[in-house]
Amino acid sequence: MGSVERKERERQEMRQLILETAMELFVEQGYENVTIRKIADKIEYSPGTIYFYFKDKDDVLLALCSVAFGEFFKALKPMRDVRDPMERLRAGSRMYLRFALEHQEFYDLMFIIRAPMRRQEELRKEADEHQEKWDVFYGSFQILRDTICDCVAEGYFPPATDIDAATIAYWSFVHGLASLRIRQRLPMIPEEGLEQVVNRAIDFMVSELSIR
Amino acid sequence: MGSVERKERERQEMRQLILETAMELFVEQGYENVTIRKIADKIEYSPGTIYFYFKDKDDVLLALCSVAFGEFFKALKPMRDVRDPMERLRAGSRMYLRFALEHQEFYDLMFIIRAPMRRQEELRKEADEHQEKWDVFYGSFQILRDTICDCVAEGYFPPATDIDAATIAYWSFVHGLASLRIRQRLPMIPEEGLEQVVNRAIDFMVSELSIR
DNA sequence: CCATAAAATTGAACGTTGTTCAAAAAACGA
DNA sequence: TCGTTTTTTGAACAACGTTCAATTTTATGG
Repeated sequence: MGSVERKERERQEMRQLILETAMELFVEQGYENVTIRKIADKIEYSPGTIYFYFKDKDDVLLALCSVAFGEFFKALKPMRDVRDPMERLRAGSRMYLRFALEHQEFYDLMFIIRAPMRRQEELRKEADEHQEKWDVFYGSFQILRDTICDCVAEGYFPPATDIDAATIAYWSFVHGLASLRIRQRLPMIPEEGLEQVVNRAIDFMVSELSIR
Repeated sequence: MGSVERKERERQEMRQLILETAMELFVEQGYENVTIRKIADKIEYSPGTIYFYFKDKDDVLLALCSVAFGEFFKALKPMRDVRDPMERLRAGSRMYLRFALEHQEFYDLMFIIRAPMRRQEELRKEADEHQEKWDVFYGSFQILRDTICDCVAEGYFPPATDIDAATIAYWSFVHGLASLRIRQRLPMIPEEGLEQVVNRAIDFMVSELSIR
């Protein structure tokens, strides 16, 4: 009988149910209010059951992180339609910032909070197979890297540019903007002028980085 | 009698004792292990006493944050000795990164964690006097802003540069680098090559930003 | 010096949290 | 149907931030 496959499928469905429920709590109540007990309550199981499907809370958060990266990738994809790579960089930055602000909880999970990476570190040690799951991570990184490549190809950056260094540099810039905004570390700019200053910061970067 | 001043002094000394103890725990055990109870244990008082001197845990963390900003400022000050503003930017970035990596817990507190800003927000509403305390924050920001100004003055950036936007742009870049490293969000770079890539990212920024 | 008022400290208690685990229940295979 | 395995339960544990009535310590004025 194929009941072993069905068992596996049911197991995955239960994992899925837990994750979806956790995600709902996440979106409507924020990271700090996502609790094993609340998840259990919402799916009408007891707290202990969660631990039959996930090793611990970090494990749940890591799984949520994968989902978030999927959304992130979808939000960034449209930037590839912009022909000019420098304009693509500008457009991509805006999309990145919009996503980060509109999905702060996802952004927290993906780039700020410790928890998911703790679990990820463990998994990297014990299972090579798990690496592929992080394609969602590398995928978004690759879009940016390709853009930087094109910038070199079209003469915006010098031919000798270190692609990886430049990619990380630009990504750091955008992530810095996003995380400083989300964590309210730009108190010198009044809230109402913030969006404009952020946009001007992007414009500064784009125009000053390219060879004039 | 001047016993009212002495009372006030003793109160400040107790606050100081709590903060110093919290800072020790912070440095040796990390943020997540700093606990009201552990602080109380270490100074041999009961947990409730902390609440006589601080409103809540966020209040303790905000006070620690001020201390951390003091250290941060001290670590950045030497950059002002570098004449050429573009080289100053490069040197400052290196100092920033070094501080962030060597004092990750401080960096968390100052720029990443939510807690201290929650409290700061409250205080901003009820007491204007409190603002000055954030000079430590603005002080470090000012060093960077001055450098950007000098970059414009010496022709590295165009005269029409929006100083605030440029300052925030560069700060975002450096903070992005620091926080991605600290929170281990650069998995595509193996640990042993990380420092070099980070340095190359700084070099890329500095050299590509300046008018050639 | 002593009684009274004020300030400081205590520690038990409350409601959380993540996590464990023996026991119970449900599903399964023969 | 019966024994085995898988799944679920919910009480229990330790730790957390926080509160607060009760207590101890300190200061004050007659």
